[in-house]
Amino acid sequence: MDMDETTLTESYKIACSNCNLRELCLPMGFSPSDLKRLDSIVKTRRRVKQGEQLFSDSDPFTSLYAIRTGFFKTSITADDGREQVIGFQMAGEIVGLDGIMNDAHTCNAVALEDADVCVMPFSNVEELSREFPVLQRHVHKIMSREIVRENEVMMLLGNMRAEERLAAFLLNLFQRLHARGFSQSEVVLRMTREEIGSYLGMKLETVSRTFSKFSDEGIIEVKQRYVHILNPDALKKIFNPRTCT
Amino acid sequence: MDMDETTLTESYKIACSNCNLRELCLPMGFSPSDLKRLDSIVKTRRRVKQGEQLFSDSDPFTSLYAIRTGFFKTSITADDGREQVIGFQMAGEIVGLDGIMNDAHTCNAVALEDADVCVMPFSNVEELSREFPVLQRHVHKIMSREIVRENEVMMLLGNMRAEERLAAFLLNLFQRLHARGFSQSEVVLRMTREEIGSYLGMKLETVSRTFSKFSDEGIIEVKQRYVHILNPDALKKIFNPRTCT
DNA sequence: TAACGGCTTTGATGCAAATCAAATGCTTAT
DNA sequence: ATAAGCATTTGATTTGCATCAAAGCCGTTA
Repeated sequence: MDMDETTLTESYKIACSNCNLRELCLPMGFSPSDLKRLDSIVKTRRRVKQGEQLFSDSDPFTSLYAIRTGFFKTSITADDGREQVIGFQMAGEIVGLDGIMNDAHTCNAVALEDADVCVMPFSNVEELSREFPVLQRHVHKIMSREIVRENEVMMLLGNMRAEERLAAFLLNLFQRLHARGFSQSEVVLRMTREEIGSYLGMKLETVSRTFSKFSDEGIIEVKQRYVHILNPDALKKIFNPRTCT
Repeated sequence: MDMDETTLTESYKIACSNCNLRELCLPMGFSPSDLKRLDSIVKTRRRVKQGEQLFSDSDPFTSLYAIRTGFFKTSITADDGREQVIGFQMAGEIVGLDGIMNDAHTCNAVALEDADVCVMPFSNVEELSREFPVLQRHVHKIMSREIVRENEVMMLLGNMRAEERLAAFLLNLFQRLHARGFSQSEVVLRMTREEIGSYLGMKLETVSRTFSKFSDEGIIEVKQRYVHILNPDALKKIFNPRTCT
């Protein structure tokens, strides 16, 4: 545990009851008194600096983590060293679900920018789930959503060409950023070309070339990590020609 | 609902308490009286003939299904009609988890051979989960296992070559069959080359060629759907050269 | 038993993305 | 400010798999 204990002062302790990410991270419709009770789901907060691991493969599993601020990648590593990025996570999203199965994590979570997470001991989650059916349902939905997301990634990796993959990636990223109040057309990416490529099953050169191609076609403006979507409809058309005119 | 109600006689009603798949499908360590109570998790059984759908994309979600006998594929279909097989499921495995998120299924489940499933209304699952922490934990583990499985498929699709994918597929299939008491070296496949290819992100011709290559090398014997593993270590070596001698 | 349709195998060719290679841009540390 | 060290871009070439094509196999049905 390399976290700085001095950051965990009483004032730093969190309260779900007045967290502005509540609607992303918790079920709605709790009474104020139930919300107070629900605060106990989070034990502490933990800061993770850019480049540091929140957890890694084979770490014992104790807690789920709700991201308050920051940006993570999760990845698995084959025995021969090949890395597969399995997701990018941002504020309001939950990481650590992979660990439940064997009481040990099966992937690595690395902060791509300084981050701040709520540590939710899984025993607390389960205990409160038994008490509050609406929380129970919420936890189930979060896990189901992750399964459905991965199904969609399998479609990308199994069936789509490089341009379709990158278009889908950008649309998904911007949709999630926009839901969090960020611009729906501009971003400075937190991940490298290589990490995007790993997630999308292509090499970093192909990612770069595809960015350049979109740029040449006037669909996006790119300069290193900065990306500006000029023509979202064109991206949608590349991703899915059928549902567009 | 196209099931044959006449098959749902009282004698046909199921009892988890004496199901021989119990250890695959339910948590262990229940007292006999609790097991009786647990029987209520299953409402009915349902037969699904080869080629029929257990559920399909956008069907309302009500239940999880525990496979008693038979073999399923699950798949999603893109708007342009491309199919992606996302899994093959056999006795003792649970399908339908994708539906929890939106109260609607997001994939299709088709029987590849005549099948018989236990219908578990999800409200029953949640209710009993609140009552029995060990069942709650089991449900969480099942969902987590599915997430971890899909992570591994992402590694296959994103990083591996055709031979590695097929080797991994065969090793996984035989390991699961063996755990169910079938031969660990011989099988008659229930799925087509095209379905294997869809799952593994390759074309049916490539699947066929790779089977032939393994056969030429003496690693397996193949004749249409029949597959006999002659040299499992060679397969392991192809899948993961590092952990083998 | 013959013929039809779906699945599988195998061969020839083409192409999208990987690989190899080099230059440029940006960030950090001295 | 300058150098060092990554990340990114772009070009040239290779390659693994897809595509196109045709023949063989097997179960089904009339």
